[in-house]
Amino acid sequence: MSTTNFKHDLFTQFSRVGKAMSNANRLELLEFIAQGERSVDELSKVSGLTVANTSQHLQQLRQSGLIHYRKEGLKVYYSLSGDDVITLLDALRAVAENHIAEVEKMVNTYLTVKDSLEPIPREELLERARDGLITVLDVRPAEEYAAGHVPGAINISLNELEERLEEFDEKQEIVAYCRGPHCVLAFDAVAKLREKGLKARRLEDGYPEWKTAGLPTEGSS
Amino acid sequence: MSTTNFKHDLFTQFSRVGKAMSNANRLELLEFIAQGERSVDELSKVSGLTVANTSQHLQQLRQSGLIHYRKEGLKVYYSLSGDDVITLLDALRAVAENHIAEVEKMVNTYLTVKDSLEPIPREELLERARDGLITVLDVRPAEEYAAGHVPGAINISLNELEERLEEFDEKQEIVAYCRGPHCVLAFDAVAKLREKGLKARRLEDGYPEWKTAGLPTEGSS
DNA sequence: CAATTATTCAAGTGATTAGTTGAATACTAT
DNA sequence: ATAGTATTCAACTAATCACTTGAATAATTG
Repeated sequence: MSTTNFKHDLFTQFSRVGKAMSNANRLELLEFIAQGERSVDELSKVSGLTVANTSQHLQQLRQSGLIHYRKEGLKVYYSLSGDDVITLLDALRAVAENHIAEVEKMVNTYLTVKDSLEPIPREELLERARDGLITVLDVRPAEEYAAGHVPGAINISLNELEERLEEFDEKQEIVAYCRGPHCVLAFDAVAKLREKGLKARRLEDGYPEWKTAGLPTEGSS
Repeated sequence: MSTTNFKHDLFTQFSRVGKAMSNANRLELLEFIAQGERSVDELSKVSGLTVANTSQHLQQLRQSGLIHYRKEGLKVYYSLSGDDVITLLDALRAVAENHIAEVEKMVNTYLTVKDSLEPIPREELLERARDGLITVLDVRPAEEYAAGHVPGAINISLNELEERLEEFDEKQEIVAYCRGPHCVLAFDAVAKLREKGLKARRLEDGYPEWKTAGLPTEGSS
């Protein structure tokens, strides 16, 4: 039993986690699961993968320790196995953003001028929401909102936004958030609101990070 | 240009980083590079891979943004592209340790009774070293020590340890560290020192984490 | 300018991976 | 029981991966 073998075996175990994150579809599934517990067919629908394929990816994620599952009646529900997984995903994102030139380019070009959508940090949001200075907007689908959200946030999905503009107080700044730091829903919402002459900004990251930071939440989760 | 395509492209970029970490040999190379700049043939020797194979892995790591390279004369030197990579590696380790049962089992069985080797946190080490209460022992190879180490640490590699026991003050506790939280050198050193009746403990993690935490270092790096 | 050294490139092999399709299992409701 | 639903399993294909081998680039030295 050489020391080198032990080391290599340990790295082999670590590499299982890396392998789980080596596929775009699995990362997308992870982002959905990070919002809260999800069943296989929910995940299949939202990711656009076949059910069988989704199931297989989920099993890989499970074997690498990233997610847990719970069976209830007919359905199987998957959830993150811990907050350290969110930390890991954010670290992955950070490295990609800082060191892969293409990512920065993509984020900048697609999300129009990044600076004009300057995000607001979590703590600042909490403080100013407490003072009643801002309206917090959750642009995720209703089910994700129901499973848990930032206290006091109102839920309007992106396609409803246009019709429900009169619900906003024109004098108040709106802060939008969705699934994660790169979730386009929040970017699109901010762009749309600004188009209509409202003051809007984006939360620096998404609901999973908010929850992981230990900040208060509201909802059934 | 649909929003979904953007999202998928972004995840595809993130998955490149995951893929880079999906192989045990690449993770091992990363741990070596985390100690400081290394040339291809140093890495080849220390990892036991052929030079061509090592070179190919290094290029994958480079393309995924994890490492940088610098050419100087005949040699090409690789180094981590930032401290966020160490954060990422530690997050990966943490997830594997917390959620893959086999990892915990391996660590516990190989490294004998884990509790009896209770590690000392970084801040505590710094404080007590300042007060002159402990001897800090760096068990990494001399070259790694030379590239940077914890202030005041003495460098004795594992195979020299036996012969140089008289250098230690029997009344002082010894704190050993090496490359990372799971680097076996520090475990082995502690075991050996205790065998000889000396008081020895292990630093909670390794040199890269120490450096990343912004704590003072000594040496040419 | 030839010989040496460090690294990379290119081509090939066997193993693994993502995805499809269709059948098998497991639970629920009638 | 029977039919229906949610999930997983099994078999297959095309693509990708790790690794080897041998040749091709560069930079350095005599």
